[in-house]
Amino acid sequence: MAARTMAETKDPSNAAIADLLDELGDLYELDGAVVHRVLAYRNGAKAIREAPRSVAAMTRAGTVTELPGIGATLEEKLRALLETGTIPALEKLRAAIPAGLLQITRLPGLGPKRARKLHDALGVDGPQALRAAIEQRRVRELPGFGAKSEERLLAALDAAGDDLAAPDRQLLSRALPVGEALVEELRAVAGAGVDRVELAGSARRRADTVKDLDIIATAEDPQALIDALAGSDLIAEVHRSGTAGAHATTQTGLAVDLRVVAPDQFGNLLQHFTGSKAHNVAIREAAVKRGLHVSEYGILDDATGESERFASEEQVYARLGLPWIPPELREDRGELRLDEVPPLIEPGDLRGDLHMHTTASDGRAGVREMALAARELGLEYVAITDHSASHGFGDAVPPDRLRELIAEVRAVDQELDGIAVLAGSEVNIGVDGSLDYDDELLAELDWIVASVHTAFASDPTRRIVAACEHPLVDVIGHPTGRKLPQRTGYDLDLDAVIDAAARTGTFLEINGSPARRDLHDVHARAARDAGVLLCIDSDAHGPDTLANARWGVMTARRAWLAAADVANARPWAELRALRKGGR
DNA sequence: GCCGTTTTCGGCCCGACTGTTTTCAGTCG
Repeated sequence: MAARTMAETKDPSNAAIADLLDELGDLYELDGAVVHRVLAYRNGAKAIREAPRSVAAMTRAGTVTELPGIGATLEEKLRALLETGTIPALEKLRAAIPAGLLQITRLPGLGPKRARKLHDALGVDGPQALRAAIEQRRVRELPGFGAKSEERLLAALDAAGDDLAAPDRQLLSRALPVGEALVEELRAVAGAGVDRVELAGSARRRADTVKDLDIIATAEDPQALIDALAGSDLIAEVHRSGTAGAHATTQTGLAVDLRVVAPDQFGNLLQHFTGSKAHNVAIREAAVKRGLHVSEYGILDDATGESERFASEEQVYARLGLPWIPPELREDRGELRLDEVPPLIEPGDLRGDLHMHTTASDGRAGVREMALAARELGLEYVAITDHSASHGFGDAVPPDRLRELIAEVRAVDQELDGIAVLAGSEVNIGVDGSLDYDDELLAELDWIVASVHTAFASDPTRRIVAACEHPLVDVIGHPTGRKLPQRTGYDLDLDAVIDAAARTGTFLEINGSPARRDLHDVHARAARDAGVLLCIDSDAHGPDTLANARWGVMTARRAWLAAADVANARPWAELRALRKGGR
């Protein structure tokens, strides 16, 4: 790091590189490449997107082929990208294949092969050209297409609007309560002999965002369950239903897939529909080597020719020689090599919350109210950490005001039993890496969160590293600055941030605000592996959002963190002694 | 294009649905 400054060398982020490889895979697919080659690009993209450390740096160091799915060919393409700023094969394919072709593959029933056929035979290069070809009745003349294809494609084009955008994903915080409420309603169906109802899919894995809700159930009377779904106030529309399940849409616009299965294969179905796809593919590939074939219906053993069904997930994993794997870990990130599952943090492990706001800045409640609400949640300590400066959200807290606030916090702390109230601040990291208050005032605080809130483009890495090196900074707040689903975060060298945090004894935050969950899972895991302690905070702006810490716990579990990896899973007396300099 | 507790070559997860076909390729999850 010292040899080069961030301003000179702007490496593409892992996410940006992964996007390019995904695009390359899409274009190769449209170009007619064999499916395994396409998959190789997508696997490579996944490995890079989930790599905790800079893939650009790994490429320069010659270690990038250590990532699973990155071989000599992809390494060469990464080298080209770093040296020339682009990948020759990508440029060539972009020139040969119209961008609109990729768009129309988002229409249901139209994949890469058929899209390519439309292009080659009719010159279709996008949605408008497709519509024109259908209206001229030219599509039905192609082999493999017919009148029905035209009809469906036209309906899909009408429904899709202008841009044929990828389907929206909802924040977990929006999807999960609806999914859990639906599950509760279905479990309560009287007289239907409902045995089990479980939420599966990405919601069960507690992913950042969710595309649809998968619900798996067993019932003696499936129709009663399906009727209950159709009759729920949470459901806006049922599209399809039969004895095996139903497809519906919630009032909040989320697709629901209910599957009703026999009790003896509930475990197989639940495992299958919990995913992730990558986890399932990896399980099946490993199983094949042992002569086993896994599907959602059972596990077929080559040796006996028998297919076994399992009522529980535990049995499914046991048959494969694996411990039951918590859903949050099912992302094909090494969980299949576990002999036993590591302990994961639980929501009840959090003893304190070290990032929250009051009316002193942009919060909606006072110090006392926040402390009481936190005590109600069972917390032992909180830090009041109002924003230091005004930058569009609420009042600034100038030094004199901060002194008043500290006095108020001390008074509330004295007054209240059962919870310790600490004086803190969420201090802005300036463009030059400096903090908003002088050290003398900072030293009066019990807890200091340092965050970037402004000038995201101005070398955030250097500023955050400088904040880590400040002797009074305890934790870096929402380190990457991402906001789901739209903002990807600052252009940050996370290797440098994690190294600085590890070197200086600075904690890194997992911000529990559901649109942040920042650090996110892959990076939180890398930070832990580097010896950094994480803080899970609510960043609450009112009593009602103190519970947001739960989303942070979900991220921590997806990061394989135990309670021991989380600073505020400790009593305050223990944590305060762990801070740098032992203030 | 990747990869090796059978392999440096020949494999690479599984099943349902659809519309088009008279046995299946493509698409989807």
